[in-house]
Amino acid sequence: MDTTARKNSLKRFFKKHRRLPSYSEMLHLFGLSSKNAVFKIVQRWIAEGFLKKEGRKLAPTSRFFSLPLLGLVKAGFPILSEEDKKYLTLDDYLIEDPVSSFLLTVSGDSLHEIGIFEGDIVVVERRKNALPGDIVLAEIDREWTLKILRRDRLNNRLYLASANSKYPPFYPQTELTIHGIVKAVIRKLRN
Amino acid sequence: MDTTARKNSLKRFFKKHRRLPSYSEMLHLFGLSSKNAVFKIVQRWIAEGFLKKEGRKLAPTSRFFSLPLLGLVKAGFPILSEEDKKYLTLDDYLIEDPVSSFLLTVSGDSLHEIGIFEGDIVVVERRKNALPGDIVLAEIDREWTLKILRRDRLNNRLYLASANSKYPPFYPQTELTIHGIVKAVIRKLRN
DNA sequence: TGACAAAGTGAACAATTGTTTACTATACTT
DNA sequence: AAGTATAGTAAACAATTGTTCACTTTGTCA
Repeated sequence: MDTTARKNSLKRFFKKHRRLPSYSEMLHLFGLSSKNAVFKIVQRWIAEGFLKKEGRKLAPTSRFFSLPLLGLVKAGFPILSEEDKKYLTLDDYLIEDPVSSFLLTVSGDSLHEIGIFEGDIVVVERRKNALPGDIVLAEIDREWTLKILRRDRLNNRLYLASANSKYPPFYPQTELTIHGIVKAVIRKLRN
Repeated sequence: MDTTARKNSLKRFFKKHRRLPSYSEMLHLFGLSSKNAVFKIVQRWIAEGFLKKEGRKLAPTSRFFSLPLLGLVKAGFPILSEEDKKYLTLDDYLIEDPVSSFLLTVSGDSLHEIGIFEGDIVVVERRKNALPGDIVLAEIDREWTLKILRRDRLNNRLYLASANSKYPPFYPQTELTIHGIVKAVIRKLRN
């Protein structure tokens, strides 16, 4: 069992148990018989940034979870040079503040032209303010909706716009309240 | 500090350190002065499925990480009744097999009409076969590209199609190799 | 007001943790 | 073949862990 295989078995352990194994557990996981062997392996992984330690507490780094992020090069397989390789942890990338975030299933085709389709999932962050151009979860005249926030250049009023030419803009009759802004769009294509 | 506040501080701790705090750490985290108080709180959380325990090892459950998944109801704030509430863990939802998956930044507008834009990130799973209709990472006549796989009804041959009327379909001159299929599309809208 | 459950305190305990030290086996290099 | 890193074994250790027991405080409701 080489280093890569051990790293993968660690990842699978974390995926299954949602925690890192203790040194004694790694012993069996890696097929070793001395805790000190594990100790040395872990130290190497800490040095290369695969794991980290606070005091004597072991934890994964962001690289532990991350997937390689590649760019598409027409000439060949899209792998960047090792030094330029970037890694991305989806959860970190998408969810900044898990406490104030929630997900929303998109219904309707009013945002179709900006690539938000029925059935997509959007990550919404709860907040009261937004900037023109943001896609917002808003309450307009007591009706909840997902639209683009815009500011009318003439009278400086805020209104809601669709991204589908068959829907008109919505100017609030009485009130317009922002409840959250869309931070990300997610679409799953195949199981 | 009530239960919800404590749960949130636990989530923030995990978000920051990528591990659960020990009981002694929770002591300070929750503003308590007896480990036994923490012990009882944790036991309650285990009972309700927020945390779990294997032996004496504490770990978060999937609910710990998950965000509430809501549907948009025009009449009011889009929260489903407690029993119907669904939770989704993004990482679990998007990445089935972390070992064979990677991310790709989309370049070009050839998939624009199916809502995949330049700069979007797609989750690609390495594999050699795909079905017509799948969005594939393919090598066509030694050129790498991201397109829709289709089968010509007349001659039964596979070819690649764009989702943008200004691009023609691509019929392979010599060879067409599938290297992976797109499982999900991700777009980040605002920092 | 009194009763009773829920929430927290404080101290003690065995088990397990990560770490250290000393030694052995395996693999590489020149 | 000799020399030298690298990888693994074995045993011992203090520190910290999760747990238990007995007790006190706080809040709730009849």
